[in-house]
Amino acid sequence: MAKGSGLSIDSDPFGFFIHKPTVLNSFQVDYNKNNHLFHQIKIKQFNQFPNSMDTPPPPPPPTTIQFPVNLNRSSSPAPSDDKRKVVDEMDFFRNRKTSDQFKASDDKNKDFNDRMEIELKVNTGLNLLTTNTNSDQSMVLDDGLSTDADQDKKAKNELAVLEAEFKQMKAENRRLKQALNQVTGSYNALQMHILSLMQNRKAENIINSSEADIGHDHDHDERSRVVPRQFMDLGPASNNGGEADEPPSSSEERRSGSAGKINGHDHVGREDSPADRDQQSQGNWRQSKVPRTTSSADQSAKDNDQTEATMRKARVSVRARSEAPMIADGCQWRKYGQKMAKGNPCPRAYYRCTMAAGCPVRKQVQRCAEDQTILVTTYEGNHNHPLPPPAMAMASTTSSAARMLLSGSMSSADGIMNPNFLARTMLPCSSSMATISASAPFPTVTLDLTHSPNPLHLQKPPPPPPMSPWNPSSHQGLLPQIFGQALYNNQSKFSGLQVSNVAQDQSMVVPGGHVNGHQVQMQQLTQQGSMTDSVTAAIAADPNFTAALAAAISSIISGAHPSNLSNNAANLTASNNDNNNNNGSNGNATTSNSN
DNA sequence: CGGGTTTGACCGGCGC
DNA sequence: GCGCCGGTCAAACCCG
Repeated sequence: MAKGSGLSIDSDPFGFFIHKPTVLNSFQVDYNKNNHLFHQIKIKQFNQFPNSMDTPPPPPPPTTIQFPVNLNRSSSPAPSDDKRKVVDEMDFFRNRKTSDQFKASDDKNKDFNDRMEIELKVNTGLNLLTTNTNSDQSMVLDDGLSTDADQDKKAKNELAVLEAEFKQMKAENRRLKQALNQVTGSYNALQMHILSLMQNRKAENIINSSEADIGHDHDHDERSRVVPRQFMDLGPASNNGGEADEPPSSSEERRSGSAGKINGHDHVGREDSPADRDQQSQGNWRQSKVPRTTSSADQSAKDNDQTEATMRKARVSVRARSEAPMIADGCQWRKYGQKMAKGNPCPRAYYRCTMAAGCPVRKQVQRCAEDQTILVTTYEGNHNHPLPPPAMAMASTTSSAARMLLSGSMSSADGIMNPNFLARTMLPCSSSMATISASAPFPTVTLDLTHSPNPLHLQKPPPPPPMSPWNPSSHQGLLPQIFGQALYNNQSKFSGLQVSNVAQDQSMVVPGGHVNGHQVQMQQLTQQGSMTDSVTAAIAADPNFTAALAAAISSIISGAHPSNLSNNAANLTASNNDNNNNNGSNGNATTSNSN
């Protein structure tokens, strides 16, 4: 607001300064010919009265302004003006004394006031003459002689004003650029958030149906219970006795020494680094403290450690077109490093989340080598602090993607982190949107938004839905059916993916890929049109989704003001959190998806 | 002056 | 063991 005030005043589109402005200079100003100077003066005036919108300053005298303050200042020498000394404060104080003497008489007081007024006026005129600079004097006194000097001064003023205007234009251009970048980034975040919402909604349905239909499959059932619990624990588990259980980022884990022993007490290596100390002091990431309530009694502690280590290494990469140095995801980041990566002329920047002390979330930003308009942002870790709704959009999406990735890889019985595991998943209505790569060193899911379809790009008005597809009480809703149909057929082949929200959506089409060693048939969805219709219907039917959408859009429009959106987001999270164990904690922002 | 950025140094993993 | 590479640190610097 404050940043843009100068611009709005400068342009003055509403004519707030349509009145003749105050002229601080004593020389005449041609308002028609000196528009730049006019603007400058207006800005100065506005700065003097920051609340001038409400209480505009009174219209000044036409050409000159009086300086009564000079009446009290005898220190300013006016050698050329003897009269001024006489009329100056000497007279003023002498008259005050006399006014005291004449206190009893109102008439004489009135005479004194009149005298003062007269003297003020008189003195003002003299003061203007004596305190002006030479150049100003020349403009006033030497009115007829104002020649080249005057022209030069005007030119100089004009030049200065032009420079100021140029700077302002540059600043405005910068602001507009930032706004555009923010809108672009927010658009991407919103897009991903919508995807996440859709995915989580469908996941809810799938889980329920799978438990009912495939529940007899003991192995599958066990996975479906174990894996989601683990990934629900990805968050800081602030509900867990008030002790945040944020898993450290992969880097933290690497720095802590032996992989997989982070839940123990044998932190080795560079654990004395400030970041580690911060995290330890905050008691973060101790995922092992989450009580085990599942039926995975056969899972050894070793497996658990392995799982945790893998989770910490999970990364979510987002590809989006952006001219900005990094996409606006709503979080606050601090750059802590930059490296030239091999095979890419563009440097890779390393950022750390600074929204909370000790937040383990980090991200890497690098432009694509092939297409430098594509910005690749890789997220790692989970936030251990509340997130504003604008940040929750991206965080929940990336978290969902991470859970998908981890659930798909870790639940695999035939090899965690299989380097050959590569599942290329596609949205039914688009080209490739998500790529899951669990290849070493880090399992990474890439969300490609560079040529992504707009989920809200609706092809035709939808027919009124027979029932709300998003209604939690109606798990046989339209959209979950559509989402789930293809997946359901392959569900048994996606070992572990049945609890992965994103995977359930985006891995419906796996072109001949091997997922966890199982051959997955390529399956083309024929309900593409139905899906877009269903999305539309869902938006119209479900108030939570609509609220979330409105909140996200509002966040973009309002410049991401969290206070306006927290309610919507909180309601959305709370109302849709019933199928995971995130408990809707704000600290679980990255893992508590707004289903 | 505090917070963010820059940038060279450093560390650990990995392959040869 | 050595070099490469990714990732991080931290002092210097910048900026509002």
